[in-house]
Amino acid sequence: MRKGIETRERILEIAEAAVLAKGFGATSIDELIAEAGITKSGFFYHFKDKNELARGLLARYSARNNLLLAGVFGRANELTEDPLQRLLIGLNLFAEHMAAIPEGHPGCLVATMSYQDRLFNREIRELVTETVKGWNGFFRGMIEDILAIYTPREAIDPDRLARTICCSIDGGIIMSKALGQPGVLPEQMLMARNYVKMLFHPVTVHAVQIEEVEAA
Amino acid sequence: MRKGIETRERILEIAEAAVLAKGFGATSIDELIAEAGITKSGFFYHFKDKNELARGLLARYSARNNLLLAGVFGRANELTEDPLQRLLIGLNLFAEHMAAIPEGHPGCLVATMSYQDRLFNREIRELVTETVKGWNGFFRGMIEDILAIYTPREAIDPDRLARTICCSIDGGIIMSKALGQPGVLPEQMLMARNYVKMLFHPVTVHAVQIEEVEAA
DNA sequence: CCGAAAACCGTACTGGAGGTACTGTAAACC
DNA sequence: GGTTTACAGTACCTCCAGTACGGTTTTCGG
Repeated sequence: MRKGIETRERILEIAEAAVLAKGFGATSIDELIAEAGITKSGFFYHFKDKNELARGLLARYSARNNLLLAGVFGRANELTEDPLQRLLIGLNLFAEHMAAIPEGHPGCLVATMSYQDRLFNREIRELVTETVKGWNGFFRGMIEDILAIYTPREAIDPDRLARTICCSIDGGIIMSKALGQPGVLPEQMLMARNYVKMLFHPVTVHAVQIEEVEAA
Repeated sequence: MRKGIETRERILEIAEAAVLAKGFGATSIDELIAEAGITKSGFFYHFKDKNELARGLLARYSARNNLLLAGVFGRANELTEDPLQRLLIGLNLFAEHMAAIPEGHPGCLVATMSYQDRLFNREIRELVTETVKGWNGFFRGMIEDILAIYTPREAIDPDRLARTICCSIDGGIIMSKALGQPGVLPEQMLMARNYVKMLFHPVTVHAVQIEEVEAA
């Protein structure tokens, strides 16, 4: 029945915002059901315990994130055949997407769950690890495509560079939150982009020129 | 009286580990006093409420961190007069220091508190912001010293680059935690180092050669 | 050594939260 | 129209944050 998954989705939506603002342990079920307009019975109908809620949150977040990644870099793939340009354009689009969020990025669920790993069972923790590995693998794949054609200024490990991109995002989110400046996240994503660019562009080319090439 | 601050320090030590493992909201006072071997009265003698505990944790963490920064980059300053080399050597020492922690970095208190900011009052949140600003300012100062002598490949904002270094650290900590690989943090710190190096070294120089120059 | 402050201990309470357990029931679907 | 879905209602238990307040030991300054 459709009403069921609708309520479930509403709970997850409310829970995600609460978890990102206060942490998982400090998020009470009572608070969630109050905002969702249901009773405790309703909550436990959808999630047998809090760990199941965490699993649902993570699955939802991961799916949404993968969709965003696929959208952004899929779009980049439409615009160019060059694997290097694909990554550079994708990171630009990604950064623009983050800059467009009015209140700034609400936070990375994987990051906050990594900082509260003792609250979860092994299954959830492994899910967190697999999620991050998935992101790294996504970027690593693109970097390997680049390395098949381009020779970098210095020898690089694609895994390492993929992690650098992920670090700039999660680190950027934290800095944005800590400083209260939403602009830091897109800014740092562009720094990671610039890192990639410097590694593969033998000659220094200004960003304006790059943009013209990308637009072509 | 000395015994007082000793107990207080023990509480903070235990609380820090707990907060970094489970989050602030999920850390119970009962658990802290059990491990510290005191009663609830003793706890509330030192901290009138949980917010005061947070303040103590943050102050302690910040002071310890500043000491580490001063030590590492002070040492780098002894080894060279060149501001660029100072930053590069300092980041190397910093990364080595992080790699030397057996279980890996336990976590950044500022990061976890940023992800639970609704649990704290405005004073604590401003303290978090000021702490991060302090780190950024520390790195920005060194970058400005470099810019006074060196011309980078591309125009850079020292503030932005300083944030990149901070992002690589906090992002690296998260990746290390999420992946269960302590080595990711020092690895990513060296990636940030390499970023700085590429920005200021017009000619590509291999890391081995750089190390020889630094050792001289 | 003594008085006073510091550094706790003991106990008792309130309110809220996680979670369990069951019964009941309106609505949807087949 | 019967079964399943999707909840509501009620009651209960345990654990935790926080308050209150009186009592006790330890430490240090004089």
